[in-house]
This record gives sequence, structure tokens and C-alpha cells, in this order.
Amino acid sequence: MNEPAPRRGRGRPAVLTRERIVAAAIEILDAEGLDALTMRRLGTRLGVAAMSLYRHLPNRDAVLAAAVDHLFAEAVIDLDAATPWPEALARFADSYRRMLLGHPHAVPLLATHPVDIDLGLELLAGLLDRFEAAGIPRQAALTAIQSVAVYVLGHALAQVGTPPGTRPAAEGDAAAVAFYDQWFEAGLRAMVAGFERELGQGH
Amino acid sequence: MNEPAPRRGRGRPAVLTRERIVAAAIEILDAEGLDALTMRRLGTRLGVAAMSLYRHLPNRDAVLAAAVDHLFAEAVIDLDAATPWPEALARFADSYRRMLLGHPHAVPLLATHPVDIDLGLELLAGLLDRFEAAGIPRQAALTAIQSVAVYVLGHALAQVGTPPGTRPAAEGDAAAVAFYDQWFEAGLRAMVAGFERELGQGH
DNA sequence: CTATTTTGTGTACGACGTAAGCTTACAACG
DNA sequence: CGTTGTAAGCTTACGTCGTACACAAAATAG
Repeated sequence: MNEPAPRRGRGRPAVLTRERIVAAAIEILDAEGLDALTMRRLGTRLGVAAMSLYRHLPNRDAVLAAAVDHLFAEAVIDLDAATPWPEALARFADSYRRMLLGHPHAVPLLATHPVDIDLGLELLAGLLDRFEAAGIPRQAALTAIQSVAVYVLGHALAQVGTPPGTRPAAEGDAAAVAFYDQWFEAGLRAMVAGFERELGQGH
Repeated sequence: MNEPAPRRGRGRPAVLTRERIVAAAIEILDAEGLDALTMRRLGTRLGVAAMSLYRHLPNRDAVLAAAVDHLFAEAVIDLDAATPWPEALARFADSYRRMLLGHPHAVPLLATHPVDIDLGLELLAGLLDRFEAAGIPRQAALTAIQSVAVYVLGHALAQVGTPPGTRPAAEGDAAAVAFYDQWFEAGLRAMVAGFERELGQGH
């Protein structure tokens, strides 16, 4: 339906692209937050009327979903084929977390709009391979990966959802960041160690 | 500021209460979802004009925050003083998850609006005691508890955020429910086992 | 030049959150 | 009893949102 065949040539030339729209959406998100990401603002930023966006995406929610997919792609890592799965899993967690903290206003979005499932599997293929190489059944591998992913997302939600004025940050940001870093590491270590014990640590 | 002193007697008698409002909000949430929870609808359901609600709560967000606190209180458990902490932790996770799945439309809300911190600590006091009884430092206990809480929330987000038509549910709901149950158990077991190994399982 | 096709625009509608000022229904006091 | 004070609820109104619909503009194909 949308963006069907780019049958080039005919018709008024497009000043808008799905990609340009998504990029602008993420910029607004990062700069001003989710509430500021309105169709009108997005249009203004692209030098276009709000309604023009609807030629490329069916509604606001589709803009958000596209932004989610784009952001998730930022979290991919490439893994040396020699990396054992527990380390690969931890590296994925770090990378995912880094992406989330790099776009704090987008975290509630990622939490609410699950990434497209096929895209997700594609992006995680390299990680899945590390499990397969250790002879771990695909289902068990997916469980471990998803459990970690879910932990990382939940943790990021807690971190960005707590206005930095509140409790645990006695002083400035540095202390709060350290607090969350340590917490993150501890939970991640526990979970990975638990799976390691259950699945055998490879080869 | 709001609901200051219920200096009874004077003035027009109140047909509205904070509690009645919060209860109605949760009913709407459960029945029709977050988007349906508007001030006008909430007013209608209580037989009152939308603006009347503002006598009791400063704005819509306060309604949501109050609903969050109320829901979280549903998840408390009381623990036998003999329960070892790993079991207590797992029971908390189950209880928390049960509450979340009992209010699927509220899950994104819980994800976005962190529960009031003092209320949270109060509700978790019993659980914290189980760690203290095993001689585990408070900070380590909090890390473990919060890690589990964050995992549970993330998992619930994944479960309720995936429209049941999509991938893993080959048949109906039962299969999907079983899928998520098994995943949940596996991740939880891994994390609790990991903390057990790290903290010692309590003399 | 005309027809066709695609993209962007203008206008309009209904719903939202909520600010401001008004009305209503009580208790207290004379 | 009437008057007054006060808290609760109501009416109206404003600005903003997403988006349906009909139209204008800008290119190519014949």
C-alpha cells in the first residue's frame, strides 16, 4: 500500500522519503521527547505540511514503529566467530543498553512497540550462531537472548524513567550513572551465569 | 495541596474521592485500554463532569500515577519468616507477574511511571527482611530484587505488547501462554540461581 | 499540448487536557 | 430563621492533536 513501487519518472518528484521522515522523527525524539513528536512538528522540520507525511506512512503510529526498527538496528554488533556465547550475550546486552541510553526519550517507545519480529531475528542472527556453535538448541538460545533483552530494556526503563532528582543520586549525575552501571552489571552477570550453568558453557 | 485537610462538615459534600477516581480509572484501563482513559470518560463513568476531577487530582498524569501505586500494591505478598530469600524472591516475581498479566493494558503504564520510591520500599520490606536474615547487605539485596523486578516488567511488556496473532502462537491462546510461561520461568530461574551463587544462599 | 500519475496542500472535524469563573449545597453563626 | 463562608462540582472556552477529504502542482508519456 505505502511506498509500493518507486516506479520512477512519473508524477511529481518526491521531496519526502520514508528514511528522511524516520530520521527527522528520531531527531525530534532525542531533542524534545515523545510528546513533541507530532505530525505537524515533524512536517515543519521537513519543510512540509503535516498531511504530506501521510503519503509515506499511514499514521503516527507507523512513524513510531519505523523509528523503533531503525533504532534497534543501531544495537547490532558483529561477533567474531570465536566468541563463546556467554561473552557474546553480554556484549549484545551492552550494545543494546548503549543504544537505549543514547536515546533516552525513545526508551518508552521501544518498551511499548515491539520490534518487528523478523527484523529482530535477522539482527540477532550472529548472536544465535554463537549458541548454535555450542550445540545449544535454538529454542533455548532464544529464551536466553530474549530474557537478557527484556532485562536490559526493563533496566533502561528504570534508569531513564527516574527523574535524576530523585532518591539514589546524592550528587549530580556521575553518582547516579555509577549506581545504574553497577546494578546493570550485577543483574546481567547473574542472569548470564545462571544460563551458563543451565546450558553448559559451550563446546 | 490536593486533598489537604478533610475538614469535614463545611462546604458542599463530596461525591468524589481520590479512591473512587482511581478505582474507576483502573476499571476503564482494564476494560478499554490506556487511550480510553480520558478525563471526560472518567468523569462520565463517575457521573460527574470532567473538570470536577481536578478538585481531587492535579492532572491526568496524577491519575495515572495514582493508578500505578494502587496496582503495585496488589502485588505484595506476605512471607513466612522461615522462607529463604531465593524462594521469597521467586514468589515476589510470580506475584508481580500475576498482577501485571491481570491488568495487561496497565503494563505500559507501570513501565513508564515508576512506582513511588518510598511506597515501593515499604511494600518490599518483607522481602528485604528475608535477605537481611541471611546476612546479605541491603545494597546487594536491593540490586537483586530490582533486577528481578525489572526482568518481570520487561517480560510482561513483551507478552502483552505482542498482539496474540503474531508469531509464536501457532494455536489460540493456550500455546502462547505456555510459551511465555516457560520463557518466564527459565529467565527467572537463571537470574535467581545467578544471584544465589554470588550471594551465598543464606547460611 | 494534453492526459496521466504521483506528491504535496488547505481546510475542517471531533476529541483531548485543562484554565477561569460560576453555581450549588452544605455547616456555622447570628 | 436568614445570612455567610466554603468546599465541590459545572460550564464554557482555548489551543493542540490526529487525520479524512478534496484539491493543486509537478513531473513524464503520448
